[in-house]
Amino acid sequence: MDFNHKEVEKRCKAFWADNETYKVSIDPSKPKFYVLDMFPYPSGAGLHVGHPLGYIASDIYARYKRQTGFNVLHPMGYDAFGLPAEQYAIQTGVHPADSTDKNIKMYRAQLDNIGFNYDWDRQVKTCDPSYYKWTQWIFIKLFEHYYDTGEKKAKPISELIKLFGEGGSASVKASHANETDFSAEEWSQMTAKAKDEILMNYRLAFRKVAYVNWCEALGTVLANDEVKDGLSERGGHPVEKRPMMQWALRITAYAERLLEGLNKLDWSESMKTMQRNWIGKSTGAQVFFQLADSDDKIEVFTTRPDTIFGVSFMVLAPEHDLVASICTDEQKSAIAAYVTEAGKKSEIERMAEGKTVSGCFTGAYALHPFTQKKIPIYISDYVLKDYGTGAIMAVPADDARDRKFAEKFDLEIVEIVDKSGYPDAGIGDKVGVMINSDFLNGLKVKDAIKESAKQLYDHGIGKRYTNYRLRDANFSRQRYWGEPFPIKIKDGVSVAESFDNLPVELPSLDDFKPTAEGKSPLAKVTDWVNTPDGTRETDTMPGYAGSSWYFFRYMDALNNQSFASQKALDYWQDVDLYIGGTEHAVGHLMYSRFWTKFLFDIGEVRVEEPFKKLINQGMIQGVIEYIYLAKEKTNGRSKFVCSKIAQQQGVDNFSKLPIHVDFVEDYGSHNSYINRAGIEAFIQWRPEYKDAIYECGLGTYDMGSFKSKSDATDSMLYTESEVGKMSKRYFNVVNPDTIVERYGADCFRMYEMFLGPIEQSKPWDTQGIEGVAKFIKRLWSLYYTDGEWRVTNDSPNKVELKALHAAIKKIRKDLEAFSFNTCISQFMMLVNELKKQNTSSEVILKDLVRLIAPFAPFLAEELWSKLGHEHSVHHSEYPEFQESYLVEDTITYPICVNGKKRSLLKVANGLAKEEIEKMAKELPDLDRWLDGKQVVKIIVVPNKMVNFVVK
RNA sequence: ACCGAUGUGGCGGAAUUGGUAGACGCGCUGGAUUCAAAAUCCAGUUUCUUCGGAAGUGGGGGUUCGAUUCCCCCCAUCGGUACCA
Repeated sequence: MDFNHKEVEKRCKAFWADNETYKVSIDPSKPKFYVLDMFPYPSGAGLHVGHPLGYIASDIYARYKRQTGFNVLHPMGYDAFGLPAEQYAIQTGVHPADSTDKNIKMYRAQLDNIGFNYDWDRQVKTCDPSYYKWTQWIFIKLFEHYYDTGEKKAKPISELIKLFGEGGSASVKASHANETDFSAEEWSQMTAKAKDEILMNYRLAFRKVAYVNWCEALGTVLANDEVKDGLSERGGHPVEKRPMMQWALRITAYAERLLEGLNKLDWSESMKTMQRNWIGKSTGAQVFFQLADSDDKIEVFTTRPDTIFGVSFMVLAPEHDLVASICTDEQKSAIAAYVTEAGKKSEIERMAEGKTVSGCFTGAYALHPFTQKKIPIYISDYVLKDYGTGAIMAVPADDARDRKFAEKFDLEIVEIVDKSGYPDAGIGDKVGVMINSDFLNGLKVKDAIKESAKQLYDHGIGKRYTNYRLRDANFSRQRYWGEPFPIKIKDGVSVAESFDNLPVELPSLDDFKPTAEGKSPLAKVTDWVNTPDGTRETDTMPGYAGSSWYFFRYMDALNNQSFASQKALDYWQDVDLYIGGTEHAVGHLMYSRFWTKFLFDIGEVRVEEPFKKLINQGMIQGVIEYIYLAKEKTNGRSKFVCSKIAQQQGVDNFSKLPIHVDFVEDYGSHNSYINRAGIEAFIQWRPEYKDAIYECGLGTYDMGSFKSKSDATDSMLYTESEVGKMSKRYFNVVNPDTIVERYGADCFRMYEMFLGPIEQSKPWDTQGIEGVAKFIKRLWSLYYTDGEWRVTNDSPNKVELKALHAAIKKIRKDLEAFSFNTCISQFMMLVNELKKQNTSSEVILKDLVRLIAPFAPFLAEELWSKLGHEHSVHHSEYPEFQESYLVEDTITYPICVNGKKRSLLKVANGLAKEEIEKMAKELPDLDRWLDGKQVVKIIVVPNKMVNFVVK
């Protein structure tokens, strides 16, 4: 009997379903282990072979952990709200719920095909009201809490109100925006609306003005990646920044804890560094600059208060609140023009244009806090509104960007640091001695930073301050397909829905276009918006709302009394292993950590960090094949040429057209080409090019016939190969279903792992799978030969035992290190050795089945049952290795001369260093390397090598 | 521009603490088997070579008896940059 993967897969799937093999429940008798995959968004394109890479790795690990005695939670679900479904709805009228459901069904079928061990009873969907009920519930909790900076935790707003009533704003230490001081009495006399506005500055979920990408022509707000060079990607219409009142989450309150929490996590250092840099803690000083002709002050944050005497101008972000009011009449039109231009640029563009400086003078002046000198105030897009205070004191002498700006606008540059003692130091380096700086003169930079901060405080000009780059999270989207906010606005006051009224369900809709004013389509559902106790918020929550806490829901996914029971939270605690891509480095992973800390503060979860260990899987890329199309037509006809011809004639004269990889011979290689059949397939696919000319070195294909230049019979039109994204737009998508159909799920799984380290990106090559397919056949042939079961109860020999136990040792070790590719190599070596030994011993073959079960679950299950077992192999024990089988009798040392291998020496294991040295000296093949040389030293590294150092 | 990662044969990759560079595969070449093909099996496969060797892990420099591994500089590619998910 040959291995028939289709039959075996069918049989195993039924067996697993009947026996609920992967169902998991709380079991205090076993240690828990929670393996989580990143939440997939079910896109209409379905899965390609790159998506399951991380899922296969986590599946293997989860199975391995189960076999080593853990109670393993391994769930899956869908991050089902999102822009693509809404965009599709606008285009086609298909309700996002319907298209999402359809996509989920397709995903599920594809996932099932690969044989994952998910407990599907725990599936969650973020767009399901029974799920988003709890997303809304958490939002209300955020809304009803503030962050106490004294106790360093979230506390109920009711306590804040009490404190305000007793001692006014001064009695409160809390994260907040907009400093407003008031007494207890003033508080008691405020209107409800005024109180609400004050409280908004403290709530962890709050409303504030934020900027959106507004596209007038499309009448809609655009996502950042829908905007290219200040124009909409669709249609190329102008886009501008527009202020809008929106919800935000005060993640900045947690900045310090998010930073500290990283130290305890088993994440890669690079991932932690990215999060640290994103949080961007810097210590320095807050300084106030009085305006020359007004009572207003400009607040700046600087890490270099020591350079205060070098300040010769100030720069505000174009969006800064003061720009409009301070700007003089003469400058109004210039400023307005500059603000408009800056509004068209994205932050990346602003920063990427580091080399070209732009800006505009406001006409206003500030007073230097120490010298009272008038200093001009500019605006420039290199200052960002949301970073720091949106304003800087410019020190052209010791800041590269400020210097460029000063040079361009011919502003004064006051040298304030003498770096002559540090010839290697550049601009901005914190070394040197202060000059031209009044009371700081003669101090070293480090001391000057301290002294200046002290003086600023003593003079009431500023104070020590810690700034974070992290910004509060914008939590509003002007979209339909997202969680509705459980908020009503009555008389200008935001009121949370009572918990009994949750979920606030999305009303049905059939026109998904936004309103003319840029509001969410929900604004059109007037009978939903207008209620007796206020108007509903019509924005919806962003994609990351549902994904910021889903890992807790899996612990008790069907609970309708709470988001998860106390019992489940006590038992499962947190995620032990999370596998996902680095693209989530600072988004999802930061928000999830923030929500978890908040839920911890209010006593809802047991842990402060959600993900103990994190592994980042790389991407599987595709091969993109291009053909060259001449930009100029030949006699009115399109002309394609061979890549070699294009290079000769200059590639600028051609445009590159991605072509379906199936048409290309030897695709992915330097010599990929399309032959006549390929050209004809291409024409069938793109009929608009049926009249085109296809020229290559061998001849020309023209209107159905090939005119050869020599005696060639077929066209060989070279294409250009590139490694890149696997995507519909490049016509290079490989569907896992196709591979599973042909080779089987076990083969597909093992090949994905065999491709390379899980953390690295690598290109997909379908051809390479043959090696794994052969391996599986060879493995199967150890159990069946010509349809005959050949496992016997013969005793294994020494070589077999050594091969097996070496493999067990290596595979266990590599699994713990998430080095799946080397596990597969080890399996291959083991099977090669067992084939050579013609092994039939059950002792060996039984362990091999259990060893490979996590990798090839179908094949293993089948063989396990054939070996006479009733219960699933996936609940069997993982094999242990015995060191005694692995002891080597002899060791072969490489003998090197000056680090180059010149000979080999086989000696008994455990031989003393001196003996090895002595034997090495006597090796005849070393003579030619040692003759006439002086041996300076002989280095013997036990079990490794011997090196002769000669002169 | 900034932050992070990666770079080793024709290709994917291996080398656990600084110790035999190229394990395990793909592909290719030759052979066996076959009417033939597929499949299978065996052998070879970094490059150059005067066949003695020499060079070689993106490029340049350094530390070391010894560097893919550690340090400095540079280049290229990929991910992220706050409304794609």
